[in-house]
Formats: sequence, structure tokens, C-alpha cells
Amino acid sequence: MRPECESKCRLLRTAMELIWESSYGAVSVDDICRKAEVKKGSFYHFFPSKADLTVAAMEADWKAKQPDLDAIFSPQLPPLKRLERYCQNVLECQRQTLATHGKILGCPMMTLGAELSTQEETIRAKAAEIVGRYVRYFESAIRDAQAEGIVASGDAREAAERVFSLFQGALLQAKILNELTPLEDLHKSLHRLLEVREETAVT
Amino acid sequence: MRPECESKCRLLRTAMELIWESSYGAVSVDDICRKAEVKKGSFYHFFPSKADLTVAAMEADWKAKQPDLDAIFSPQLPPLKRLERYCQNVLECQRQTLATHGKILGCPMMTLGAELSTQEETIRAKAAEIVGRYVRYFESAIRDAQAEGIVASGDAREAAERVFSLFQGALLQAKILNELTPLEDLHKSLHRLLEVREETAVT
DNA sequence: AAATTAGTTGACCGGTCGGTCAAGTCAAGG
DNA sequence: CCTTGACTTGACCGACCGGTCAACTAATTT
Repeated sequence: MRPECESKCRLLRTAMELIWESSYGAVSVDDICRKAEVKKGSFYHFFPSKADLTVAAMEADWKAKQPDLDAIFSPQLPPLKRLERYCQNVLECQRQTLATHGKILGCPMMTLGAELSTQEETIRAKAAEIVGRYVRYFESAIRDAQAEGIVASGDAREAAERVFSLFQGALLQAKILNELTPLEDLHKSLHRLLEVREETAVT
Repeated sequence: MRPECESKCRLLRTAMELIWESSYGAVSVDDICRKAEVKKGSFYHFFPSKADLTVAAMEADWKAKQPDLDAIFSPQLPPLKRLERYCQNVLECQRQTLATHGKILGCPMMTLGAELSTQEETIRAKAAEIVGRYVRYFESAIRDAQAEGIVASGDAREAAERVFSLFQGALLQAKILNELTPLEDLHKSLHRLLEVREETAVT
């Protein structure tokens, strides 16, 4: 009675992994159960539907990533350094998926959002929620940069959303082209988008 | 013997329409046939598989859009005006899908690329091809702007790819949030990304 | 020790999936 | 006029889809 989530956690992790590698529609409940070594009956004991499992997996995935993001966006670091480190992180992460899968997988939130936003409202809403959390990291970094006079003033929230759009777009383009190039000069693009005063930006 | 494509064309149009509204995985061959009023036997007379139909539909969709794009990006227009008109076009297009479907559908190339790039190589390749064609419009506009000294010099191709990433990202974010806001200030973001000299940019 | 409960198991369901096929229609070309 | 070949039709296929269920196990509570 105390397998301490065990099966449930394995289902969450496996589901996100498989969906990331292919797509929601291409992964069946049986696939997930097989790989997670959990019987289908157990699956439906924990989750009322495939869509519900997916929403839960998105949240679990975020929780797993948050510590890394907290570290990257630590307010102890100079604000532009945070953005630079995030750029490096994105590039490195995709470099790894390219190495291990031969494919650039992009971001799971992107795959799910693009595929299901028009069909599964709960999944769309969860994706939107997580997008909002990402934007918050950018927002505070930008606000700090503005306070230091390194970045043009203006609505930090809007600027953060634009920056996030650029990331999402670059990731999607990298996935479609199956090349890392769109991710390589992200840092420079970001500086232009934020109108960074380059002379003062040498941190 | 000369229904002049008729059924085939209807299949191509219907397929793209349905996939755009939901996704590749969520649309069945039967769905497409039913809506196109074509029997499944005929479907497989024209196309060897669902994936092949999709690739053909992507190409047909591009061919249908090209005249509009040619007009928007006419070299007769000032280069920045072309980009501005494209921004307006994107916003207007999504405003319409929001009005008619209650959902922002984004760009079909995005939906397909994000969903299938890791699974169906032929579809990924076609998406990449079409991305390349879009980038060409931006590239020549940017090059013309550089020649006029309105835009910072540098690799026009790379700049065009960055601009296209921004568009893709904004569209994806709009789809996930189901809001038009990410598309509304695209024009300004674009100017920052290209380092437009604002004083001379008044066309 | 009895009752309760969370979790497990495997058989089962109707419907739908992508795809096949043989038989037919019908207009153009020899 | 008769063959040819592009196109149509509807029945059919096995596999798999998401989801259900009753019986079972074993630790926890009372």
C-alpha cells in the first residue's frame, strides 16, 4: 500500500518522454503502460483519461525542471548573464537530443501546445500556465536589467513575452529543419530585441 | 475521365483544412473522405498513404497562398512596408480564425512541423522546404532595406531566419494562450530585431 | 481478527484506425 | 465498336484504439 507513487510516477515520466519523442496522437495508452511496466487497469486507477495523464505529466515535468531554472535565473547573477545561461542551456539540451535521438525534439510544451491547443482545452490551459511561469523568469531578469540601465525601459512583461516568443520560434524552426543553427545566435538576437546597450553589457 | 482533379483537389483542400483545425493525428482518413465527399477507395487511388496526402496538401496549400505573399512582398514596395504588411496579414488571418472557430489556429506548417517532425521524415522535409520559401521573402526585403541603409548590415539570410523564428514563436504563443496579444506588437519587435534606424524608417 | 482501503491484474469491449480489393462506370482513342 | 485506363464504389481486413470491469492482493485502521 506504500509503493510511494512508484507506478504513478513512472507513468508520468514515461508519458512525457514518449510524447516528447513523437507526439500525443502517436503515443497510445498501451505504449505508455508497456514502457512504464504498468498494467492498463492501473493506469485508469490513477488517471481518468489519457488527456488527464498528460496534464499531470506536464505539471510533473515542470516541477522536475524548476530547480534547474531557478539556478539559471538566480537573482544573484547579473540579469543578462541569466539570459545568456538560458540560451546555452537550450542549445545544450537540444544538442543532446540530437545526439541521442538523431532528431531535435524541441520543447515538450511546444509539441503539446501546437498539436492540442485546438482540441483539448485542459491541455491548452496547462500549457498556457507553464508558458506564464517561463515568462516570469524572463520578466524579472529584464526588470533587473532595466534597473541597471543596461536594457531599454518599457513594459518588462511585454518584453519578456517577446523574448519567449523568440525562443519558442527558434526551437520550432530547429525542430523542423532538424538543425541547431537557429539556436546558435539566439543570444545576439535577444540583445537586439531588448535593445541592450552593448558597451555597458560586458558583465 | 476528365473530372479535372475534382476529387483529388477536394481531398487536398479538405485535408489541410481539417488538419489545421485540429491535428494530423486527430484527423482520420475517413474524416477527410467524409467531408470531401470522396470514397476511401478513391482516396487510395490518388494517394498511397495518409502521409503522402499530407505532403501533397502542404504543397497545394503553399501554391494557393503564394500569390498573396507575392503581392505582400512585392519588390515594388518599400522593404519595411512589406514586412509591416505581412505583420498585418498574420494578425488579420488569426483574427479571422478566432472569429470563425473561437480558436487561434496558428499556421498549418507549424502544427504539422511541431507534431510530426520527429516521426514522418517526408512531412518534416516538406515543412522545412516551405519554411525556406518564406525565409526567402524576408531575406530579399531585408537585403533591400540594407541597401537603402535603413537596416543594420550583416548576413541577410541569418537575419531573415531570426525574423521568421519570431513570427513562428509569436504564432505558437498566440495559439497556446488563445489570444491575439502576442501578434499585436510584432512590427515593433521586428524593427528592434533588425536594428531599424527609426528616423529614416518613415516610409 | 475483521473491515477498509489503495493498488494490481488480465481479460474484455465496441468502435475506429490506415489500408486493400474486386467489381464496376464511363469517356477518350484506335 | 471495342479496348484501354483513369476514376468510383462499397464491402472488407486485422490491428489497435481509449476505456471498463470484476476479481484479487496486501497493508492499515478499527
